[in-house]
Amino acid sequence: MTEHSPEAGETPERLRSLPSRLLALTAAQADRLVSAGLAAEDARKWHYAALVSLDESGPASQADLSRRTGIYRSDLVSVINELADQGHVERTPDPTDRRRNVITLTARGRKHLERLDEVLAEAQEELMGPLTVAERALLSSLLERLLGR
Amino acid sequence: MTEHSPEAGETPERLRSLPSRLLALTAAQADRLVSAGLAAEDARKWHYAALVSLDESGPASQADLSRRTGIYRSDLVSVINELADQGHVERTPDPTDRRRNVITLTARGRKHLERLDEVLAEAQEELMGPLTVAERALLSSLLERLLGR
DNA sequence: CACATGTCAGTTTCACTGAAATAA
DNA sequence: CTTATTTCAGTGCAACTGACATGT
Repeated sequence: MTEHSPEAGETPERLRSLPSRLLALTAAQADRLVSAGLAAEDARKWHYAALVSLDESGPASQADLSRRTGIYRSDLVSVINELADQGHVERTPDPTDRRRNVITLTARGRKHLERLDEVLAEAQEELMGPLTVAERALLSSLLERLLGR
Repeated sequence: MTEHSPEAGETPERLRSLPSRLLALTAAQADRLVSAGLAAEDARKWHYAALVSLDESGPASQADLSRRTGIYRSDLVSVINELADQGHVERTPDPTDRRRNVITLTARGRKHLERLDEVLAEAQEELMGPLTVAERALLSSLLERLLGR
């Protein structure tokens, strides 16, 4: 959902208080913040996810990365293409299984990721700004419980 | 964001705890619940929004409805088409301004809306199930504050 | 004249599918 | 022969844009 006019007249009461709608609106706001931050660094969510996964779990095949990040194997191709073009990862054939590519984070990529971590932190800060630190933790735990964890 | 495998391997730590991501995931879950409920009644979010607006603020032109609900006025056309086909609203020319249609909720539409209200309530219940009543209120107020209200 | 309304046709974005080529 | 991996081409949907006819 997107709600084209930021302050659109008078939203009906029944919609205003709907939890599912509040979630949609806050998620949209979060997404704008994050996407804008990443875009300023020439990146998008999936690029960040792939880099993080490589950083945390080490080199991986594309299929592995797909499973770890939730990016479709088909869409991963272009994400890796772009990351490789930017010199952030290297795509080399796997000698032990010639179907596979091994995707490796480069030094440049690690540096880039550090920058993206900052950008992400700033976005979270901007998003959660209105809340105290305790409230932020509370919000996160409530959301996690909705997700059943 | 959609995250194709519900339990996809091991999501990187840095992603797991990201508030923006928690919001995206919970919002997606909320959306699935709501959309499924509405679909069972042959409706979608915009249909509900339009009906609610008509119920709360009375008959309106399409442009009015667009402003009230946030539906693009171009997309509203098909929403009203469908609601009219289903007999839930009536589209009549406005005698005082011949550019306009006046959209009116029918008795049938009001009945339908009551059913949708139930469906929505059930979806919210399912969504918020893991939380106590107090926690639900807390969550809503935290989200509202993120939205700056 | 500028502006509002309803409508339609079209683009864009993104999640998602299908299938082919290669290899295990 | 079945299955996994990479890749590409393409679908489906929802948000969004542009433009036009009509009317104020």
